[in-house]
Amino acid sequence: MPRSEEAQAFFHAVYLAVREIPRGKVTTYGHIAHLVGTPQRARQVGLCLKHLPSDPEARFNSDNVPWQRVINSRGTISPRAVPEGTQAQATALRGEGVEVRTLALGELAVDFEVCGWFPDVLPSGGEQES
DNA sequence: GCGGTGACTGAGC
DNA sequence: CGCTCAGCCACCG
Repeated sequence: MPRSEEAQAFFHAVYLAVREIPRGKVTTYGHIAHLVGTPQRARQVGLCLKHLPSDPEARFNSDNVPWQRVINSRGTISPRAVPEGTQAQATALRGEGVEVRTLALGELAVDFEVCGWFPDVLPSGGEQES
């Protein structure tokens, strides 16, 4: 048990919330933070996805959590330390039918009017216990 | 164990 | 419209 119990619960909640984003739709880090009850922690939501395991054995990993459906509040894919990672997200989104426009400055944008997903509460009822 | 570093955001200039 | 600033807090050196 690495992290504190509370931190673990937060990570868990974030992953479950991200899993509820429908295929072909996108939402923001801030909205996920809002859905899990901590609207001020959008940044930590980003951390959760950044540290999402690639290990197939892990309960939550980059295969079973649609991390690509989370973008920033401006409607663009947040730039990474590694540029390839940003492109990978665009590719993953296009792969599920999301139109990703490339702006002049190299920014990758998605239209919230077309595929934004911003429910007030999680469709599953908000809670998930294991 | 301390301090810099972010896949963030809304407010304020 | 664009830049800074202050909260945020797990991670990693």
